[in-house]
Formats: sequence, C-alpha cells, structure tokens
Amino acid sequence: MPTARILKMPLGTVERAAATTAPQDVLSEGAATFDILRQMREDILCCVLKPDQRLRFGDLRQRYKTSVGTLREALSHLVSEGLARTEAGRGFAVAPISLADFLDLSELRVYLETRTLADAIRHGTDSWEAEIVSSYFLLSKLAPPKTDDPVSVKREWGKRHKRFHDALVATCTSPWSLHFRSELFDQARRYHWLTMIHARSRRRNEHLDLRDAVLARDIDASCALIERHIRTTVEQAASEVPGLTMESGRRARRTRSR
Amino acid sequence: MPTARILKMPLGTVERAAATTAPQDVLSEGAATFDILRQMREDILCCVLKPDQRLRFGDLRQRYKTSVGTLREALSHLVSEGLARTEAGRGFAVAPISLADFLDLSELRVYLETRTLADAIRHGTDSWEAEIVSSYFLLSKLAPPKTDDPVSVKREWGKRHKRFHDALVATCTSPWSLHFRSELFDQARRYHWLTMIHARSRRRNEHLDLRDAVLARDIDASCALIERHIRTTVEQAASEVPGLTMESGRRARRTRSR
DNA sequence: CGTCGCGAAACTTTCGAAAAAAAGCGTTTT
DNA sequence: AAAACGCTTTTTTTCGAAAGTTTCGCGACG
Repeated sequence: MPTARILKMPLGTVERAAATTAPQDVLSEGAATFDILRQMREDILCCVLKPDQRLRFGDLRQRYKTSVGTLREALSHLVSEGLARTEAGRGFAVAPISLADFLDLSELRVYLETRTLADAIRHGTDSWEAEIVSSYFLLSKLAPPKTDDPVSVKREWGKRHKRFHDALVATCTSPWSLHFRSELFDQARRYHWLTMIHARSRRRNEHLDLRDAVLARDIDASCALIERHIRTTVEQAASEVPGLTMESGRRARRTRSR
Repeated sequence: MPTARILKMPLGTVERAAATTAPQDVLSEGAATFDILRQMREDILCCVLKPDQRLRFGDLRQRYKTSVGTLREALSHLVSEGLARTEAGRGFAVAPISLADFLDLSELRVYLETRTLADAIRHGTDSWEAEIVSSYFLLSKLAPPKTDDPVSVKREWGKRHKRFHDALVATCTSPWSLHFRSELFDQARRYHWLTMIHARSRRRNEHLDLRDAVLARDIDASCALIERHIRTTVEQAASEVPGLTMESGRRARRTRSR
C-alpha cells in the first residue's frame, strides 16, 4: 500500500525522533524485515524456539510467511545479537544456553546496570520519573506469572518488565552503555523465562523497592537493589532450573518442528 | 568449485576449532557472505568508506562484485555492530562519527580492556605468552605509519596492532567481556585511523611497556598502561583531528562515489 | 562386523529480476 | 515567489528459483 504519497505532509519537514547521536538505535528499520526480526527474537527469548534448535528455512518460511532472503537478513541480526548461531554451510540454530553463560552474562550485567542506573539518576528529569511511575504501574497490574499461566500472559508480563527496566535507565547519557545493557538484558530474559517456568519460591516485590529508591534519587541504594535483583535471579536459576547444568551446551537432540 | 567432494577426508571427523561455549564467535560464517562482510568492515574501519557516506546497492554491487541479497546480509551485520545505519526505506549509510561518541566509547573501553586484561593475566598460559611475544614482534617490525605512508602499509599495521591487543586478552575467561571489548576496539579503530592520518606528535613505545608489564604478570601496571594508552589516544584525537567536533554527526554533504 | 564409497535427497547459499518506495523536476497555483 | 501537484527516474525491498553443499542411506569391500 503506497501510503507515502497519500500522507505527504503540507510541511516539507516531518518531525523526526531525535537520533540520539552516534552508536546505534534499538535496531533500526521499520519495514517488513524488521517485523520478522522482532517476531523471531521474541520467539527465541520466550523459548518458543528452543535453545540449540535448528532453524531450517523450510520451516521458518512457513511459520513467518516470508521469503528466504528476508529470513536470512533477520537471522543475520540475531547472530550478531548472540541469539542465534550459524556455521559454514549448515544453516542457523538458536544459540545454546548454559549456566556458565548465564553467570558470565550476569556478572557484566551487574556492572552495566549499575553504571547506567547511576548515570540515569544523576540526569533524571520529570518525564523520566513519570515514565517510571507509569511503567511500574503497568507492571504491578499484572501479577508475576506462575508456571501454568498461559503464554500470552507471560509474554505481556515480559514486555512490561522490560519497559520498566528500560524506563529506569532512560536518561543515562552513555549510548554505548545503554546499548550493551539492552543486549545483555535480552539475553538474560531467555534465562528468566526458564526460571519463571520452573520457579517454586516467590520473591518479595523487588521492583517496588527499586522504583522508590530510584525516585528518591538514592544512587547507592538503587544500585545495591538492582545488583541483588540480578544476583538473586542467577542463584535461583542455578538451583531451581533442572536442565541448566554447566555442560548443557551439548548438542541437544535434534528438534524437528511438528 | 565443488571442493568438498574432492577434499573429503579419510577420517569422518575433521578437526574443528573448539567452539568456546556460549556467547558468539568473532562473527560466524565461513562462506562468501562472510568475505564481503570482512571487506566492508575493513573499508569502513579504514575510512575508505567515509562516515555518513550513503551505501547505494548499485555502487556496492560493482565494488564488491556480488548480489544485492549478499550485500544486504553483510550490511545487516554491520548495522548490528554499529558500523552502519539504516532507516525505513532509504537504504544504508556508514555510521557517523563524533567526538562525543569517541569519548563515550573510550570510557567503556577502559573498563572492558582492564577487566579482560586482568583476567587474562590471571589465567595466562605459556602459549598465551608465546603469542604475545610473537604478535609484538610482528608489530614492532612495522614502524607506526606516518601520514603519507601508502594505505596498504597502514592497513597491515592496523591488522598487526589488533592482533597484538587480541593476544593480550586471549586467555580472559569471560566470553561476553571479550565480545564487547572486541566490538569497541573495532569502533575505536575508526578514530585511530583519523588520528594516524593527522597525527603530528609521536608517542613513545607504549606497546613495549605494555608487553613487558603483561609478561611480568603485573596486573596493576598493565591495567594502568592500557588505560593511559586509551586516554592518550582520545586526547590526541580531540586536539589534533580537525573534523572531529562535538557536532560532526550532522549530515555530511552527499558523497557520491567516483 | 565395521567402514568405505557412491548416489540420492534435503538444505543452504547465492543470484537477478519484479514490485514498491523515495527522490528529483518541471509546471501550475495561490 | 513559495508551495503543491503529478510525472519520470533512481533506489530500495522483496521474492522465487538455480547452483552448490551437506547429510543420509544402501550396497560393497576389507
């Protein structure tokens, strides 16, 4: 549908979102390829596409209703983000998971989350506070999902959870730190999903504490809270998720779809 | 050329580089697409493709002798790495540069370089030391390039420079830290290139000091040296490179190739 | 018996062309 | 004169098919 001609604005210049300067946007495009990318990423993060699962073009083409070229481009992105793998001439696969990876990942995350959060608090504005309040509200509306909640609920919770955490660091002035933080956050989401599925113990409302500490502009308290938030999750995952051994990266039995 | 059938080895299993476990490899593939990617990255890092320059498929197809699809995949990767940009339906462009970006980038780099280096020293092995000695030797064979050296010399020096720095941190046990370090190192290379072109003052041999401190397993000294190494370069670039103002991200005049 | 070799089937990779948008331009209108 | 319109010309995006590689299976050989 050629909307461009229809929507041609009377003014020559269309208001454009301020390109934050240098590093890189969330990801980029706004076309069909981007939709596929987003869908696939969501499916990997939510473990609909399971770790180590081979991604055959035949199956994918059917699932996402698109061509090989488009898929290839999306997969290419996912490889760069560390959510997929590809080797020589034998196609793509979902990136494996392992406890070692989760530990490593989380260690760096502690640094990046505290660094960005501290900076964000220093540069906080009214609209930053507003978005924190708002996104927390949305998050609190949904009870943390239980094991047998439907997938759609878990997805929605995941989305709001991410939005809340993004809001906290939104005013951080270091684009590169934000970029890497975001990448690691997504990586962690994969493990959180597993934890969520198998979690037996429930934790007290850490998000509320975090929100209040941040709004009070208490940098030390906020950083301590988020650090504990991350470490607790790791420990929980390590002890509660059965399939997460140090060696789980081994080739999982071939997972043929349908 | 169907080499596979010809080269089919008598043994069923071919020796394969040990996949380090989880995060992601240097980049991945081993096919034609990967070559294009590597070439384009090199061209961007060396500013053969200049910052903000639009990357039209027509031109690229001619330059790299390949199809649109392949180019698109390579560009996709470059966008993820932050070396290129893409917007809605108006194609790709080389990522812009700016002093603000370089400052931000270098700040994070200090953390990642020191973190990985410290860990690498702790886990250093004999072959790690050997590669450091070897790569330093190769680097020292080439004098730091001057302004009017031919491009090929500068390229070779850049390659050896990277190899040396990679060798230093090779035994670091955190794949994620290494990954991000590598990405930032490449980003910095773009700025180094500009510095190299315009540099007036020459610095003493920091690499030798670094090599010796690392081989002596002196973590504090090594980290201090690499930190200074990074900071000095930033300051030098800020003061000596003319085109690098705080606002250089503005749309550079359209750069039509040839 | 295991394994080596050959051929068929399944998949991946690459390519160029058709479809869709955007940019460029001269003309008309207010 | 500046803005608006409709046309043509680039440029990007998407697609499906041809070419190339790997995997699988079956029969022959050591």
